[in-house]
Amino acid sequence: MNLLLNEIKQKLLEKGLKVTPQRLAILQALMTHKNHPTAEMIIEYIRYNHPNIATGTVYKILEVLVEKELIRKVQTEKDIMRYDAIMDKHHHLYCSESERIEDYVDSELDELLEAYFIKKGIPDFKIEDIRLHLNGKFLNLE
Amino acid sequence: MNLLLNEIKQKLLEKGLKVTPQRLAILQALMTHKNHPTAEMIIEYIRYNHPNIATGTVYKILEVLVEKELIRKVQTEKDIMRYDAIMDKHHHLYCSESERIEDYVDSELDELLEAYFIKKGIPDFKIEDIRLHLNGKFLNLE
DNA sequence: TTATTAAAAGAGAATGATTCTCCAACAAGT
DNA sequence: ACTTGTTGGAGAATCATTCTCTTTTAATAA
Repeated sequence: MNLLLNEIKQKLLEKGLKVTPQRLAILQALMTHKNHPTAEMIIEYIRYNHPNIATGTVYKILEVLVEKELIRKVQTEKDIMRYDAIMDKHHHLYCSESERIEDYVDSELDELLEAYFIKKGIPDFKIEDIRLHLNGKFLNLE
Repeated sequence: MNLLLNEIKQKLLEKGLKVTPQRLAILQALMTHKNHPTAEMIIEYIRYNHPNIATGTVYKILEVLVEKELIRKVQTEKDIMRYDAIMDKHHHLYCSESERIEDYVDSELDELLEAYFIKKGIPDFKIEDIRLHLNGKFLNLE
């Protein structure tokens, strides 16, 4: 049993979820592929080892994982949902020419923003979380 | 003919779009209601004066308006799209307990961010636009 | 003002991601 | 191993959105 799977098991148990092969596979797929995949992409990947997993099951599991805060939905302008297993604070780089979305981690920026809003504040709004959407072009090939 | 409608006509003509009652109604609805409505909400509102407008027409017009940059899609975690007619640079406040989304304009913040990224830069990424998603709770009633 | 024509709207079917239902299988504690 | 509530499978159902095809209309020119 590899280390990642044990880690995932642990996460599931901590949230009071039963450990099942399907859940392990989906979380493992999401933690391995950091490209913010769609449900479709996850299904395709998982079917290599789990040929019989039902699409409805995948959607249901993704929903549960989002609810339990083990993964996140990624906001896009498309009606196809994408998912993210990185739960540490980070922002996203959105390609304006493709569907590519990359993580952007910058604790200096986070501190800057936090300080800014502590000083400035927003009337009648209590900030819980700040996420930047940086739209632009990637200069390297994926 | 009221001022807003003339203004909207102008916008359409500038983009090379024919001026139709349906397009006027949709843009007028979006410019009047700044709540980032769904297509469904726009249809419901418009039908008061345009009982016969087809839903397909509304979707088609919204698509054209997005393409011509007269309106924007608002990113959410739902698979129901929402639209925004405010094209000036602004950010969004997302309510963590409801579907409410409010605009947040802050040119001081924009300058701060611009300066930060000019200084810092992101490897292999050319920023075109920076949008903040501020998640939290509204302390007033809508 | 009317004629012309490409663009746009209408109606309703089609699509496709996601959700739901209902039953069988299974994980986890006894 | 046994029991039970939870979870997965299969496929139908849903519903926002898109597509197709036809009719209407806005904008231009005669």
